[in-house]
Amino acid sequence: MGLKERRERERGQMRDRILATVCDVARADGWAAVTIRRIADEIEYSSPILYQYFDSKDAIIAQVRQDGFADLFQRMGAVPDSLPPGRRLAAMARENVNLGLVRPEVYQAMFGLGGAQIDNAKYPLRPTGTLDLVADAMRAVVAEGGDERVDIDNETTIMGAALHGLVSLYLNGLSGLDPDRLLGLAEHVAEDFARRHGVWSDTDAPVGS
Amino acid sequence: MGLKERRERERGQMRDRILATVCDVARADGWAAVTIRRIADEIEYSSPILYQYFDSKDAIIAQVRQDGFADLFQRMGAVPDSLPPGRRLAAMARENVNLGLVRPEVYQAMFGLGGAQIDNAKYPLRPTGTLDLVADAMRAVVAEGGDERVDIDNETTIMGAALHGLVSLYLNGLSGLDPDRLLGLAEHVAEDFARRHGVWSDTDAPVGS
DNA sequence: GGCGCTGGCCTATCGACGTTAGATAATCTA
DNA sequence: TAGATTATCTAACGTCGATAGGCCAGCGCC
Repeated sequence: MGLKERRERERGQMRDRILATVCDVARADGWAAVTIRRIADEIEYSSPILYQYFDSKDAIIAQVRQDGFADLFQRMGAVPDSLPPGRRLAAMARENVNLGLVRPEVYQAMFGLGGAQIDNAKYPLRPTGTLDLVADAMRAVVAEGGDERVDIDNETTIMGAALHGLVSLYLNGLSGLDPDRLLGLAEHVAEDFARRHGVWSDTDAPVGS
Repeated sequence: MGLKERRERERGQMRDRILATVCDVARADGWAAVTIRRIADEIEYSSPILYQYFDSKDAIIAQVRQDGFADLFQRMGAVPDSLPPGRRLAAMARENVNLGLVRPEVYQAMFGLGGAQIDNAKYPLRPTGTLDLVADAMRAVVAEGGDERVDIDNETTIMGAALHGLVSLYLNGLSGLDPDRLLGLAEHVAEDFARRHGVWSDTDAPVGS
């Protein structure tokens, strides 16, 4: 009997529907507009129903955050290995910032922006290895350039911080940048690293397309 | 008659007391714990009193934010001109990050972290010129080094983003850094710029006295 | 000195929030 | 078909930000 399976499948569908609705509302009207009652209205159920699928409102946001990190990991992993190391790193930087552009509400949930803060201790984040991807790409750049004295740990932290800072300030309306310049600066950050510690050729095939 | 003056002075003192209490509570228990009733309790008044001094809860947070930017401007302006350009830039970077360490709740209000988000359109931020200070310090570095092709606008944006990203990730518990390494990386970012575009001497007098 | 007014402060209250309890109806098991 | 399980609802609780209306001390004026 596939009864249990059907129940579980429907349960999963309902969870997905809730998560999608939360993102829709957050993107349209901001995280302050994401209330249990509003979400219940949107999916045409009464509000207590949500507690059959999530423990709390924070648990929902925590799930959006976790899914967001998984999404970022996937986008970064999808950057083709075939690119020259510098271009590859730049493409990863671009993906990072691009997530903030195409899914701002998810990015906000991931990094506690826009009033989407949740308790880190209560809903711990499972690591996704995104930073490892960046570190590997950086090592490839450095290997090509032959600079031995680079502290990859420090450099990934700084580059990650620079990219996140760009998006964070952009989403807060504090950077005055438009999306194109934002993406350009993201690549600039990666290219600078490549120029400093590895190899950079302006004649490499461009990233986009 | 100094009556009106006294009234205004007392009003200002009450405003300051409210702002200080808000920061105390936010630092101790997080911005989620900052409620009108809680603040009223702490200052031993009834809650509606707060609306005699601020239009709304958001107006209070907006004031904390504005004061925070003024504080940052002052801290950066206090970096002595006498330092060599590279050291000066590094000291500014350090001050930026240090604000996030010594006044995390203010930093959160400034950049919409920790659930302290406020509506930018409703409570617009008056610019404080902090970025100009950084730009000037950068120009001094570049002038010394003689590199003409540096886009100061881009570089201040990137450096500002890197520093902010470091603090943002740190305050979110996403960086795994301790305060000392955080400050070290902040200086590292500035030193990298100096090494790249200007002059850096490891024998310069260290920043921290 | 007594009267009216202003301003500071209070209690009571509103609608919306997250969340829980308890009842009802639909569905599955045996 | 009887009993158990599940899905869903309405009603409610305590807390939130914010408002309304009343009380009362201190001030200016006659």
